[in-house]
Amino acid sequence: MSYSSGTPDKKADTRTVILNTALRLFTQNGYFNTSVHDIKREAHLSIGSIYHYFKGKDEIAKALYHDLLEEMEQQFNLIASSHSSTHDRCKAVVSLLLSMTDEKPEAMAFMLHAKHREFLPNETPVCSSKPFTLMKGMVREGIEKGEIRELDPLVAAAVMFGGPIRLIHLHLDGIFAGPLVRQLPSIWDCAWKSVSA
Amino acid sequence: MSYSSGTPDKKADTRTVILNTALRLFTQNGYFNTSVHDIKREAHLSIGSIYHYFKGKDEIAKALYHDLLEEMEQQFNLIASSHSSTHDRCKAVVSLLLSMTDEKPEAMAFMLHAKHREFLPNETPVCSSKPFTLMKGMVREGIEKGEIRELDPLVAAAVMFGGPIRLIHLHLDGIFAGPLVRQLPSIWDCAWKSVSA
DNA sequence: GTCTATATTCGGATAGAC
DNA sequence: GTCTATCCGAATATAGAC
Repeated sequence: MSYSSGTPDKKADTRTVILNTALRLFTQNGYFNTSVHDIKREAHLSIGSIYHYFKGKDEIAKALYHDLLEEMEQQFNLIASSHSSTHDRCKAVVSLLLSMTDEKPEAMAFMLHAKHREFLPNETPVCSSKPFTLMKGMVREGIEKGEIRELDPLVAAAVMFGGPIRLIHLHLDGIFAGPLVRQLPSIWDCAWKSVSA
Repeated sequence: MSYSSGTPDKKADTRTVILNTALRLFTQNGYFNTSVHDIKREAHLSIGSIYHYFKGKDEIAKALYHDLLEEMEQQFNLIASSHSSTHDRCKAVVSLLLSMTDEKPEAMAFMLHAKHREFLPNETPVCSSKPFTLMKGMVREGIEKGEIRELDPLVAAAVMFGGPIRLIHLHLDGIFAGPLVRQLPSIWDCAWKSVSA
């Protein structure tokens, strides 16, 4: 858990506690069904303390959103630099998405459920965010290199990552059980078959 | 437009006006950013009139949800009865999803964005609803018949419909332009390749 | 069945002591 | 930097005339 921006978390500092609590409540009950009073209660803090760290409820959501996206972007860059073929890169991305869902389901739910437009109207939606742009870029490059069939890059990205993302949604909604990483072989097989040249 | 439950819509009755207006505002600004006063204003009605037809804001959302799901279920049943092979059925479903998005984007957005859990906590989520169950059933049958590879039915359904659904999301978020039906050939080709035996 | 006016609750945000 | 008490606006919902 690394929400602390400047200070090293010797122990869990207040800011981090607030963010973790908010993340849990936001994904559990939704942003609008979560009041600052709820966060206060669950985090064992006072209202004043929360407003000392954040200007308002939306600032908490914004901070969460940015922190999580940035963390994801770093992982994506790592993947891009440690694999050469489009096949390997995209497979690593799918693997990352599945394992992140297993390890930090709330974080994934928060980013994916894409309700952001509803309560963060001024933020760029997930689909236009850095990680997603990187995914699209990988696919485009794969088309140029001939690894992937000639398709609209967006369409190709949608079909390749759409399956895994759909499974993640099903898992987060409680429909599909079990650790998702176990499904990597079969689902990646399907995903790659759908677009490979 | 067929939201009227009992009465034939000689002209647009008040109930229908309310539902149409609410649907537009809910998808445009979100459920929680839409007040009953907003609906009142946009529908050129009075608060009292709205509360005469619905017990509260959540009842409006619930009515919308049920009406839209039922409409979709009927279409799905029609498809199931007019096609025999799994291939044709599933392709027809994808085609339907794409054309529905083109024709009634707000309706699709309302159902898909799956924020329902946030404001309709007691309703079954889309993924467990009738239409989705039917989709899953089609896939399972396809596996038994040998048209589709041996896979977990849920996984197979996720990869086959995940691509199209992802593209729909991208379209509704303004990332992917143009009529979606035009993409049917290419996206269905991909989808079927991913799971066909 | 449609309207206006009003009641009531709730939640975001602030003030200011410690 | 943490707390309590409080304010204020907004939004749901109701009452009751027409």
